[in-house]
Amino acid sequence: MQQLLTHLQNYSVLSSGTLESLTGCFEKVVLSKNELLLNEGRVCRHLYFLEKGALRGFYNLDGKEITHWFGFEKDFVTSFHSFITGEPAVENIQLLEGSILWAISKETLTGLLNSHHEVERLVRIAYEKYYIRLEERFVNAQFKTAKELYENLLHQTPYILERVPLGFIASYLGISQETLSRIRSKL
Amino acid sequence: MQQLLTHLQNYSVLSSGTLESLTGCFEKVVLSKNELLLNEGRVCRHLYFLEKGALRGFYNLDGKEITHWFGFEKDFVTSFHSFITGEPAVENIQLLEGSILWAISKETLTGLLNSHHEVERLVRIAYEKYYIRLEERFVNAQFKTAKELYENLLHQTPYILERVPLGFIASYLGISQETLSRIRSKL
DNA sequence: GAAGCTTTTTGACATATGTCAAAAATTAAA
DNA sequence: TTTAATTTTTGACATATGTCAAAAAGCTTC
Repeated sequence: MQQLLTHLQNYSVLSSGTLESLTGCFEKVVLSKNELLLNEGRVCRHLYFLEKGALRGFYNLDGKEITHWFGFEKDFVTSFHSFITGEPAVENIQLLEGSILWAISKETLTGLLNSHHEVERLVRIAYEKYYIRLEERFVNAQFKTAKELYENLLHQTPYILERVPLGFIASYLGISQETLSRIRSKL
Repeated sequence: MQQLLTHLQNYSVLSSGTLESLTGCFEKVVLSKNELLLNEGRVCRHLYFLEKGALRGFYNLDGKEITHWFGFEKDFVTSFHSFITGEPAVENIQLLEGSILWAISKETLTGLLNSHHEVERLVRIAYEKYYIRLEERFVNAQFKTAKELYENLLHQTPYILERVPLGFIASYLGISQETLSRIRSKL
């Protein structure tokens, strides 16, 4: 919990009153490896802060699982599309390791956003950061070769390679597992 | 201007006081076809609302121009990365048609965000929508074939095909112009 | 440590898409 | 209109990456 409160203050300044309000709004969630935090078809009604552990978001395409994002320590995770629109999720969220999360429901968050301008600001700034991060990933994914994508991963987020099976990483990069394996063997 | 104010109220409810404050904060900008709204290397200090016209964001990669987004009526446009971080832009923004825009500077916007919770909310909600839109485009771009991408464009945003040269659309879809041309001839 | 899973690597081959260059077609200018 | 410039299409060919199947390597667990 303390880790979450500390992390939030990286986004913007929070008064002690706001911090106090926040404290009561999150619930601890502990899950073990391979469990699903979210099933496709269900509406995702919570936003999670990942204190410890790792997870992945994936969906099914022509019978294949496509992993399109990972979450690690200090990430906010949810099925954003479902959480924001209230529509059923098209993706699943699965634990890659035993993890500790802090959950806040959409209703609780909405209440905080209404009552605390500071929370509204924090969330706005968080979205800014998540937006430009996604934009960068998008541009890379679309215009770089498989080898370049792997090298970027190796330099920018090497911990992914250490904590996630290769098959998941391949689809995260948008390439086949065999291609990824071959790229690795030639470096 | 009226169009902008009306559009803003699609995101969230605004009091008449807030609307009044907003009115004085935007400046009208009129540009003609092919002009640059932003040059790469410059810091983008404004957010623009596109009232009428069309434009594209592009950057240079190995001597080639990569168009990675388009803006049309009622879009908010800027180099988000540069605008948010204050770093020099890696992209250019060019007018595809003569256009009318409304500009707000980052300082002015920051002032509004601080003084009006309603504006903070509006921007937070705008980011939510832009975020999930980008996420959807990302997933499509990475896991669909060139033909599927073109068909999506044809169904979801046919106006792009009518208003933008094919070469720009090809790089927007992440495929070569020749491939796009061939796909078109076979439908 | 042997047996049984799961994950990763290799091999052979298919194919979608890219590249380069030239020809058509379209649009703008004179 | 005629000419020039730009945009789009076609053709021939190269190549990166995908697919399917099997072998190898790495982990569990009994």
